[in-house]
Amino acid sequence: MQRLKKRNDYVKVARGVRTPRRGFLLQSLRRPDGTEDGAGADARFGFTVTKKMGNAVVRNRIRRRLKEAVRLAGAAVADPGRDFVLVGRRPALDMPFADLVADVVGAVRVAASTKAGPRGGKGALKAAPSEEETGP
RNA sequence: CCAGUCGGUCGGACGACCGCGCGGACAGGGGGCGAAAGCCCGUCCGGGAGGAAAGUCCGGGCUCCACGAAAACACGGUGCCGGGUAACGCCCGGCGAGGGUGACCUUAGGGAAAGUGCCACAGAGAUCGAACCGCCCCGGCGCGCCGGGGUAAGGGUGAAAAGGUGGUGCGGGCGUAAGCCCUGCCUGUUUUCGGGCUAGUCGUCCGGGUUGGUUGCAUGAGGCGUCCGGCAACGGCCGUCCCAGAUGAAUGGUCGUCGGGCGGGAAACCGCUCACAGAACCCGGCUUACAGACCGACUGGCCUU
Repeated sequence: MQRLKKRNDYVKVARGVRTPRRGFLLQSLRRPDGTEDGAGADARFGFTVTKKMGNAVVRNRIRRRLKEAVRLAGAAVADPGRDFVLVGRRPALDMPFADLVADVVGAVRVAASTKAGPRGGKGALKAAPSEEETGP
């Protein structure tokens, strides 16, 4: 899993598709083709947990659970050409982990299928019904 | 046995699977790149949050920046005596003052015959020279009051109530510096702001702007143990150990068993729940937050022998 590390990347992704779920808000944006950022062919993920969520211990735990859910399930189903940012919300602290994983998988797929880029002619355009691409 | 005081320690344990970042090893031997040095992946091993990592309130060091030297003044801090320490506003031991039956606890304690101030409410009275009620004495009368003098035992108000010195005369003085003040002592600055180095890019005659990378960086006033000195804080000798180093930021995620607490139950057991809180240059303190557990010394009370 590649991480987003530049503030600039986060600002860009914040303008993308927004998919709310119980434990987080997913923001996602297709990277422009042919740029230097597109060198790595993997989807990239970033995590944001604001101070409103709690103290440092609470924020660490929310971020680490989201990160683990992405590592276990989300990264495999994500469109390689997109960047994702998960904004943590309070239920991510103690909701069942299986539910959190399911939400991550669902949100990542929805984000890839809705509002496809105007020139993004990849096969992910309408990949919602089929799910056989989850090979680890 | 109950209640309490002081000091100290710990602050969930074990296991399974899947991960993250750091350090080391990989000789002839794995995969990729490269002409090579080497780099990346991989395999194995080691270690990977706290007692407060917190607040950023003091004291220092590293680094960086600035800076001729000395003195004086200003601002700020600090203040009984002695000791400890690299140093401190910290710690220890005394004295004084206050509190507790006691073990013990608290402590803001330099200087008031330099100057200046000392509020509001209540109260008779609050730094001035003070008598409201009460009590005592004297005088008056229309016999219960009025006037004068004395008295600080009592009442009442308030956060706080002093009025004393053997007597007399004369002269002077006493409270408060958790008010200003006076006086002794201390005092370059920065430490996440930015700087150095380097690369890309934009622009100019020069100065520059912008976006990245990199650097400080982990052996220290260090931990643990025996012994010795000291009432103690602490110091000394010897032995032994190496104990996090990230930079959108690793130190984890999930599950199981046990353990603690609460509730239900006669019990087996069932349900819920597990404190405060996350390193960011590093040390020494202080302060604040904190479920619970354990150890030691001591005090008061009760019961039994």
